[in-house]
Amino acid sequence: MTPPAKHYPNHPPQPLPGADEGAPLEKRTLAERVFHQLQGAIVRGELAPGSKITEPGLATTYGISRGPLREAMRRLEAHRLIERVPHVGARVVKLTMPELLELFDVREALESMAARLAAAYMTPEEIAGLRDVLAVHESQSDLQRGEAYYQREGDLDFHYRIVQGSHNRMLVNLLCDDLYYLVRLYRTQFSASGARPHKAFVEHHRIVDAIEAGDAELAELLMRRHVAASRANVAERYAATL
Amino acid sequence: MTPPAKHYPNHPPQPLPGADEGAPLEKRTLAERVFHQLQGAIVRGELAPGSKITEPGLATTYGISRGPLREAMRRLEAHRLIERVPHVGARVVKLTMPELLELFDVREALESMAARLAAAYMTPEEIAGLRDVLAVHESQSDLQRGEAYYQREGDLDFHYRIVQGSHNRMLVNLLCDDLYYLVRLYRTQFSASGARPHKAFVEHHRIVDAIEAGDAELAELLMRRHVAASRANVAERYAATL
DNA sequence: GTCATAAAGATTGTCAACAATTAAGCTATA
DNA sequence: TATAGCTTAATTGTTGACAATCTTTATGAC
Repeated sequence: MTPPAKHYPNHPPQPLPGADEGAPLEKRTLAERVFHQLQGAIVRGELAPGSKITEPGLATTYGISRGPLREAMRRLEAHRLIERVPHVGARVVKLTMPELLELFDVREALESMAARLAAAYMTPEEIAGLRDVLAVHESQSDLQRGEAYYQREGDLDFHYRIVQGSHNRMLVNLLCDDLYYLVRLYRTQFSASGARPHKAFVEHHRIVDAIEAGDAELAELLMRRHVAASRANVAERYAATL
Repeated sequence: MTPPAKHYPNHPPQPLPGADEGAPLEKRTLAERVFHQLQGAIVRGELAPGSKITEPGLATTYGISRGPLREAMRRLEAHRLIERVPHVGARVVKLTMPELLELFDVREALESMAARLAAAYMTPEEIAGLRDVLAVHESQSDLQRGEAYYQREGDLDFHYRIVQGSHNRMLVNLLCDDLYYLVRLYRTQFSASGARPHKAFVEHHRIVDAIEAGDAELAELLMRRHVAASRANVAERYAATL
């Protein structure tokens, strides 16, 4: 029997690790490291969306050769963080609003399934971790630091844990390794504040309640509505700008 | 106004092109071509599942250098058709039954969403194409060539077109570029015959009916049940072997 | 002044050689 | 005989150079 997992209700902002992070970071290959560096730079907005990235430029800035860099770029392309055109070059992906709404539809489909599976398979330790995330979220919401780092990453951490609670590796890979990076990219590109914070907060609690009760159907329905409401909020604010 | 699309009710078995096939195949880069060749070889089972693939070996067999080959392998890894371990090597992916069932859960989530969107956005031309696919399917089912090529690819072609009918590029990319290759891989690895052909056939028709009627909720529900039934069928036959 | 053409520059695609790491085989010893 | 350690071989990771392609700029004709 494994010892109970430790929870850190006030843990520092750790960068939401992907599913493939277990190596000591020194043993990893150059292509791996520069891939993660570029991934972070794109998600954080340090590389402007739509800007052209050139192989010799990146190679010199990161101090490596073009070989590993090209492999890192291939991976970034597969994760849809850059777009490449043969013989022309690569650009940092620039999400349009229709594409963002498409992303929400995919999230609605996948995350509602994740919530359903989480209600069935999540362990008590994992559920306790979920409650901890909500507790952190709540304390910061009380302090009215809502627009800051925690609000955004805290929300994503919540969804992240539910997906992992589904115990479906394919689902985890799709959402955590691909789509969530696009979500974070969107949040920087559109400089989206954590909108509708209170409503979302309540919805989070109800979803955890359903999961804890093992009510798969309800968890699925609530998550579906939660993501759909988030999408509607974005679409509405977008329509207001026209 | 574009001319109406031509339909070929008895078109030859074309290899279900992915979303990124528009180049004249001679202009594409070496990495692109060998990627598609390897993809096809893996899906068709010509490369045994679990077998180790070595860079010098593939480089000589395809007559190219290791540079483009490594990029092609990176793409295959991103599409989850091979699994790589740093400094060790790459193996053709070998789906286990639990992983296959996970794949069905993801398909259920994504394809039910696709059917919902297809009911809303599919054009009359696309719906006509869907009916053509069913007609081909029916004629071959009559001839009792069910277990053969058409049965398998015909079924996938049906799902393929509905996904495209969703007009959601992210959904199309996820399903057509990633998951459907895994589905085809499963069919060769488990040598799965097109099981429960008649039931699935009826379900296909009802799904198209719902789409044509613009009934998004019904289309979603029917597709969800359709994929779930397919999953249950696989799980049942698997349980029978224990 | 505008458009077409051509040359120059830069970038991407490809290749072959070198370095680093791992896996296998062999020898020696308990 | 079995195991530990070393040696050797093969494979992967990385690098720099060369070739093909695209973009840009300059030039000239209309």
